[in-house]
Amino acid sequence: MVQSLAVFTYEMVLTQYPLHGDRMIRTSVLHQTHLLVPKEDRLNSPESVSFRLREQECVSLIKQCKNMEEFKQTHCQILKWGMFWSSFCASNLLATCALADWGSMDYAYSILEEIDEPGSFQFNTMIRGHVQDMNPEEAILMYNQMLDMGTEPDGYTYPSLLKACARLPALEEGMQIHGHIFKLGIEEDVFVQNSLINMYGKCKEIRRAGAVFEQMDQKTISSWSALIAAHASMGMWYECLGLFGAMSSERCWRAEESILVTVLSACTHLGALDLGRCAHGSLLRNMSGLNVIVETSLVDMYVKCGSLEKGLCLFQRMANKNQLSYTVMISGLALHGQGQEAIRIFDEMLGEGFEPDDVVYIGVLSACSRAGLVEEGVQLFDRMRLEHKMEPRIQHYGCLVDLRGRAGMVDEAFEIIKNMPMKPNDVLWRSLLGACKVHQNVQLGEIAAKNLLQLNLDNSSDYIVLSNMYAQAQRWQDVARTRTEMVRRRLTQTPGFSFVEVKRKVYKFVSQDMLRPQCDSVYEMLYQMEWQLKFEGYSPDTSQVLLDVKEEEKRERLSRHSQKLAIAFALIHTSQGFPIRIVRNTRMCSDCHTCTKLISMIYERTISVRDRNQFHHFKDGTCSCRDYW
DNA sequence: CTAGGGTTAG
Repeated sequence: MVQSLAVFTYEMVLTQYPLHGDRMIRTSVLHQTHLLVPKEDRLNSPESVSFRLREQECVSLIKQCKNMEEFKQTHCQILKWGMFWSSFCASNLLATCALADWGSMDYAYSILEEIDEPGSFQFNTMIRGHVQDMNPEEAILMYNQMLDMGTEPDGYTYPSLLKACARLPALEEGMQIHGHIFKLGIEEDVFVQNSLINMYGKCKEIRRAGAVFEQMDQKTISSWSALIAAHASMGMWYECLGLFGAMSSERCWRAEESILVTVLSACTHLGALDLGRCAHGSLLRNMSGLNVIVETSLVDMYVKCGSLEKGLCLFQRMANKNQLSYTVMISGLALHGQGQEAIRIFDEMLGEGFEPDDVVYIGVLSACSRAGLVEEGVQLFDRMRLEHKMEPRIQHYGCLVDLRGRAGMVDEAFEIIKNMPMKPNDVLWRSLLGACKVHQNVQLGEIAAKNLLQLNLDNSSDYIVLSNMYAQAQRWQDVARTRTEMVRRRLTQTPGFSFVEVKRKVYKFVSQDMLRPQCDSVYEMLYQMEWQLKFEGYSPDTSQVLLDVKEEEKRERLSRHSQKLAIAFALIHTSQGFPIRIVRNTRMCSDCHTCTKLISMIYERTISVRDRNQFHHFKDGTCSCRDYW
């Protein structure tokens, strides 16, 4: 049968019926098949064994198609045989056309129109095809059409439909659909529930996602995956790790790559090195090989959690590196102030034939500025413009200003700001102000501060830097004026918090936090620390406290800054000589910086603190940032 | 009779 019909090709139909577009052509063929296969025969045949065999033959022909041409020929053959009236064959045609990567939704649509009574399967397939085609709106419209035609959706309809809502994202539609799911009574379907979690997660509705999750009787690995990914996308890293812990303890789930990478990312953000190491180990045990993405995120994790050596080691052993791997490594070295090494890796990257992009340049330039490599930084900046023909962005000028400013060339830094082609933003003025404070150029500092405060960002730390600069210059009236202005603007510091990892658990400390279960011992420790600090000649810098309260309360508030709480906690719960790693959400105040330097000496600990810009490695009473941050 | 959910890095 196949041989005898193979001569009837799509092309022949085309020449026979030179009409416009696929749909017209097929309709014509359809009329022909009407003539070829009498209606009675169509109705009776499904019972026969030979009909089933022919169905099977058609499906295997459809499955063999590798491209649209072959598919169209098969389509024609099926029409010619009269087998299109078998809903099994038609459905397979539709599904293949809608879902294969060479398929076409337009063509699938016309097949759908020729099916007499499309059921839920046909619509489900169309919806899924549209989602695969990155056409979420079309998918939702298809669902509407399905309802209009009175076809009842089933459990297979919703996973892809909800995926469409997640893509857009379309919360309103998603919630309506959730309603439909209840009406149909399929809210217990695991696939539907997982899709709902994902949809709510993508719509940033964590609470609703959690609610669906809570109500599930039988959770699957995908339920956890969807919920963890939802929290990760919101930057709720702490909650991510909590969920991962809950998942691991609830049942012995097989570790999965996607979840582990998300967890790894959470570790990176929280500075949870030990937990990150566990995820690394789990990946090695469960995966046959690690791909570039996983390896790059591992490097990123180690570096950003403070273990630069391990990150470098992994990086050097990577068999395949891409541009992003280099970017991660170079920015990581910048974070740790390793300018020379960053430049070396950058050269290596160019040697491997990777084109540098603007982000790599930000990395390598900031590495130069942190390490005080003025000459090299300027060279790189020119190289970016001249050799790689890239237009520097404001971030690159920021690096340049920082580069000169840190090195004490504040006037040159100011010149750069004045001459650059775009309007300076807060970052640049803040960089200049910081440089002026460190190098005690009050005059220029005032100019920078004036410009900075004009932007009305109400950033309290800007006022503090300015007021400290006045204090250094003994201009007390200006100090008072700045303070008054702060009070007038009702500025409060953004709530600071610090993470510290102890025995593979991450603890979060919020400034002034007194409600933790470990509270008593922490405050006992703080008291001891203060006592020892005094011996080393420390006196609290209460100018860091913005509130209008008595001196005594200022001291007390200062001692309860989150970083000090975290250090105290870590000192209690880790053994002598064990390094302490802290991650904070804000930059630390100068009092915390001074204290931490002293503590590193008194307690003989290395303490590394990652703030939002860089690493501070405290050791023997000094800090790697050379007191500039 | 066919089919469905989570996919990460600067």
